[in-house]
Amino acid sequence: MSSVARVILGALVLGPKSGYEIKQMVDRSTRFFWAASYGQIYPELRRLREAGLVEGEETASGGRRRVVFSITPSGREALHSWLLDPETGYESRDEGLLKLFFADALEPAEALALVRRFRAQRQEILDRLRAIERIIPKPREGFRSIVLDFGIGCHEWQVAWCDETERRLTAAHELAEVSR
Amino acid sequence: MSSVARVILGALVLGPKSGYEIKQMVDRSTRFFWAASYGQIYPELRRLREAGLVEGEETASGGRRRVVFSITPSGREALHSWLLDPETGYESRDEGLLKLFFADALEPAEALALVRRFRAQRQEILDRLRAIERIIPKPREGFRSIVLDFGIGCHEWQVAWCDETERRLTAAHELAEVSR
DNA sequence: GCCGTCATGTAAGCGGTTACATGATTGA
DNA sequence: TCAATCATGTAACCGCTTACATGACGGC
Repeated sequence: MSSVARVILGALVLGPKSGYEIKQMVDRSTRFFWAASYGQIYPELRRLREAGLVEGEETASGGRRRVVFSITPSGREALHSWLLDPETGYESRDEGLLKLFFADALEPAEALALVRRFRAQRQEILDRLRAIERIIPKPREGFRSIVLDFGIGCHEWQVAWCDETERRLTAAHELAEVSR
Repeated sequence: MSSVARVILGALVLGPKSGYEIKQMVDRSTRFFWAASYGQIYPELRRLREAGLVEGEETASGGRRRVVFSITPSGREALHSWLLDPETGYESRDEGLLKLFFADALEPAEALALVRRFRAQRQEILDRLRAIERIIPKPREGFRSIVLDFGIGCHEWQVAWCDETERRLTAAHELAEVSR
């Protein structure tokens, strides 16, 4: 099962959706740890339909055609067996960390600016996650809220780490200034 | 400048290396936030050489040929301008989080197992990062140690979050058992 | 009338992985 | 002598992004 298929089946288990709606949901939620584009979603939806994992119902409202997909029992089964499969990938491509890793090649002031930009990036994501949290009705339950909680907490930790690192770097920098 | 080029130039600024050695260094360090394969490194090394960003010296020791690359002044410049460029990407593809996100489709006991596997995965990375930390001589300085510190701290936070989440889930589960 | 959103798709191209091919050297 | 490691590369393939194409509907 392809990676898009997982996202699609996962989205459909929460209720029937069109390809467009799936993309919207992904952009509002899983995008933070798993993105998907139209170029993946539509062809995969077709393949999943042919494989019998989803069903599509043409619901043209007026002249506008629209296909709403539902997950089938075998689709649920496929999702379930993926969820239980212990083999789980984890790869990150974090350009901010890569820059930080090579920051010894910079002047202290430039490196400090790098840390600040890194912080700003995490803060921005944190803000967006908090905005999502605000629109979720209480009481918050279920794993979607749990994952949101993870995202918020993890990014809070990262912002705090940046602050601490910045503090240490400025202290070291000032020390060097004085001894000059 | 391609993403592999950044890794290569960053590796070479720490000292001349062969393609093989670059790959080794990547696998031991940046792999955690930026991987690179031979299929990327060798062709890119050639392009960088043609562009004048690196220099290659044939140092055949015995019958074994070996090309050691060094970064040139224009290579340093390119690396520097990339480091200062505020445009910095950040994307993660975390299958563990994706599974957790859809875990409402599982039985409570299955979901709990999922959280435990998620924890184990983070713990494994944490162990590997700590192993790296142990072999780094003290005093630890420079941004490579700072980034390692980030990785360790971030994964510690994640493991702790898993423990807390597991605790909450078992508590809720037991409550449901009792009320049955 | 036009802009924004809803809605469905396709094609080109890129970045990256995987598998394979080759061969020398070292040490058990 | 045989396995592991050193060392350099290539070719096929795959997943994904980007850009593009099309067109209906609703509101200003």
